[in-house]
Amino acid sequence: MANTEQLVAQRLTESGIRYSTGRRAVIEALSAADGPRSAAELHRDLAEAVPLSSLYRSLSVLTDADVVTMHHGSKGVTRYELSEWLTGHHHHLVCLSCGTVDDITPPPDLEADLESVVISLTVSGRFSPKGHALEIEGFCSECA
Amino acid sequence: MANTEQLVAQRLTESGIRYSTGRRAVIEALSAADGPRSAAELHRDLAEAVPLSSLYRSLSVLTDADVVTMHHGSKGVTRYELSEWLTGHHHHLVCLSCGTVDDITPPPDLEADLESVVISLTVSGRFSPKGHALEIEGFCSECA
DNA sequence: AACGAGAATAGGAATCATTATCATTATGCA
DNA sequence: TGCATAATGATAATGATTCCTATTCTCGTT
Repeated sequence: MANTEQLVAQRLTESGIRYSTGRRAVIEALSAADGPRSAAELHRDLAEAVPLSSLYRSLSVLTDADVVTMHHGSKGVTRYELSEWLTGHHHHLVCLSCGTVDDITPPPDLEADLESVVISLTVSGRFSPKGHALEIEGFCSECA
Repeated sequence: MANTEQLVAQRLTESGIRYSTGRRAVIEALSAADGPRSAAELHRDLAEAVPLSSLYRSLSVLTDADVVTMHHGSKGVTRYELSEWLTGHHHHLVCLSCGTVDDITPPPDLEADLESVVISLTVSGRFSPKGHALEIEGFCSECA
């Protein structure tokens, strides 16, 4: 997706944030991933290009700019992925064994079902929903 | 729920694990809570009764025995609550502002809808689902 | 093209939650 | 009662993440 690059560049420019090479490397690594990645995993890929402290700072900046979204996974590690306005709305398959998280995008009819459940659950009015996340926990093909 | 006590005692005995006073204190604190609590929060309540290191070990033992379930929340803190076979299956309303997590139990028809969505999403067979968690993100009545 | 102000980086130190260690104490059973 | 084992608690260690500070880079201005 060369398109992602442009959208990110535009968003950062609007926010007065520079799209430096380090940050570009982070965005590229996240674009290449098929699910949320931890800082450690990203650092493994980017090792020389981006030192760990800079990686964390870049993720923080990108998260503030809403280009990247953080998720909280097992063993206290935080995982990051491109925000849904870049990737499209999706849910997660979480492996109970190895902790890997993969994205899954439901077909429109299932997504509609989910949304109607969310709405039904919050009609009472005490809580105003802004979004939802379905996490399906189980075992990935590797850990079967 | 004096009943919880007995169920927990039974489960631990079956597993050959002692239901010590420290562990009992942890279970009581979790029973009294109306949502998932972090180790730090629990320690605030139990301060003198259970030192932090013992608290963590108790939570670990109880989690292994499947009496307690851990959830991963914001800022790398883990929250613990009684497992669903003690509390009933439920989902979470997560406030984007204050971070509070409330339990919500869907009526049977909505829960059935959820389950059928999960099954439809995983029929391809690459991933074997063991459970699911729906998190509805939004703003609680306090933070409106 | 050089300048200067603010932004960004690198690397290490510091912090926070959590886990491991180990000597001591308590428990249940023969 | 006495022993084998489980549990405890104080402390040290770990690991992820954040903070700090000096240096480097970028961009707009001249």
